[in-house]
Amino acid sequence: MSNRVTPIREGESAPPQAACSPCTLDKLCFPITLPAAFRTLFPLVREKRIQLERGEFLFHARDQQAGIYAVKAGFLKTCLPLPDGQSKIVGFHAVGDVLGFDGLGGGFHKTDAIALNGCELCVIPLAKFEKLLEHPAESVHVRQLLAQELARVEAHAAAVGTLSAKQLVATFLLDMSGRWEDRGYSKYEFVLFMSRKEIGNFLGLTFETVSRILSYFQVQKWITVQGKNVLIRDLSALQLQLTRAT
Amino acid sequence: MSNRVTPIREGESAPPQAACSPCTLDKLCFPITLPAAFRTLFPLVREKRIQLERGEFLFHARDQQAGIYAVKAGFLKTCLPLPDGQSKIVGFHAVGDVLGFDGLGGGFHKTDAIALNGCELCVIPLAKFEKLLEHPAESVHVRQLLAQELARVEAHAAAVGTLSAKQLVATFLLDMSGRWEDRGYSKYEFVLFMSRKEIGNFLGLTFETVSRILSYFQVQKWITVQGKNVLIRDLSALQLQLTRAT
DNA sequence: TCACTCTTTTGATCTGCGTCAAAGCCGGGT
DNA sequence: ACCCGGCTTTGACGCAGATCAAAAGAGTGA
Repeated sequence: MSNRVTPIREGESAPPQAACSPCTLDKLCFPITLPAAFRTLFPLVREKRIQLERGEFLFHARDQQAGIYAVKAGFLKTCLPLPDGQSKIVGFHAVGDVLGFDGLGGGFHKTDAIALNGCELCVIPLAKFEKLLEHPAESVHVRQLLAQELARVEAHAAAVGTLSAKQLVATFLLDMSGRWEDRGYSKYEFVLFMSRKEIGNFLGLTFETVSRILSYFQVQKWITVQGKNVLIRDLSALQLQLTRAT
Repeated sequence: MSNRVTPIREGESAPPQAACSPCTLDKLCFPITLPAAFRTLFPLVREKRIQLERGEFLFHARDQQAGIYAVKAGFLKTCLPLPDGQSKIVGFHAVGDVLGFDGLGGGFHKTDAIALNGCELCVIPLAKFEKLLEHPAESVHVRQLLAQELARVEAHAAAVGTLSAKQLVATFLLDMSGRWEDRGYSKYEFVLFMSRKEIGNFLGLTFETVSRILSYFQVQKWITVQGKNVLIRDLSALQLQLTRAT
């Protein structure tokens, strides 16, 4: 599934007059308080759309960075290749997330980005991105996104190195819940687009352990799981897991 | 040791005519190819020095961010507070490293920064830092530093969630070795400024395990350890550990 | 619709590392 | 110089989670 070559099919270029403003992701992609004068640049920015099917690569590790990508629909994972040939999932990305920053230090990507289902992405070609950054508000915004991503990964590294398996899975569910809530969906009911194996890879656990713990949470009546569908029945019980010991 | 309050003693302000150029850290702190026109700003930037003793805080988590710091001498750790009251080391920082970026997303620090021995740091107050960023070359450089830090933390998260204890300790030693080599010191002989407990905290292991594995490496004649002094006797044996299974 | 494959669940067993314990070491303060 | 508290080493033991195994879903293509 994940060693397929990338036949990127580009969607039709967005007509220049179609600004990002009508897009519901506007506030996620760019600072809200952008001066009106600068908005004229917007139509030039979102140049192309990319569509990906499940398993296709948005970019490969060691690829020359071609641009910055905003997820318009779908769900992706980014994977860091390891010295032993394995590969480790370092992040999942949903609607409104921005991908490709891992190329900014050095010009080439350090991770693979792979679609977990049908995806549509806005592309900001690197040259346009750099032009954007000439505006201080954009520059600050991008620095903030980078710093927030850094904080997210630090928190994840801390969790993986400290928490028990049950705590990790609880953290994972709460994180997913929060992400969907941020996007205006229910924080109690959502779909896991990744497999148990991918959850395990991300958390540093085996897929058997992930499966067992999801079953355990279900027996405790804290959640209901049916395949990739999750219903959270007792959010605070999950949160309590993080404070208490195993 | 680590709950002392910070009595920051500021060194004398650098005289304005003293630019950063004579400083050997110049190339680490700022891009080498900075236009001459911009160099006039330099004397304004490095405004103060801070000196810290072992155990003192450079900044606390949740502190308002006051500036960006460059390590001129000494060794620090950054620690992320965890929900259960514990705290997790997310990085070690040596001469030439830049600290404080964790405040850029949101304006307040997410980590504690604590000196592991006597430290001297250059301070770039936040206002000056933002002035610096108006220059595109600086802005690009800071983005690169952020992206590189992001890559470092992602690699660490991947390692902590994947590797065995022996592989983690080997990785840690190789990482330290590489850092000292980058700074012009021997990659074979160096001092660990942190305790076994701190190494364990950083790697997600107990200090007993760290101690046992260092002893094991010594029995294999791959290293010699005497307290905090390390001599690497077989670098490639350590590197081999990372490829092979445990 | 049926085969085929991949994913998921659940059980049984094994083991690396954590936990508990005790003794030696080192550094810093008086 | 001495004492004291924290750091380090090493041993014995137990457990959380990995590994091995097998069978039951779930998704896909012909």
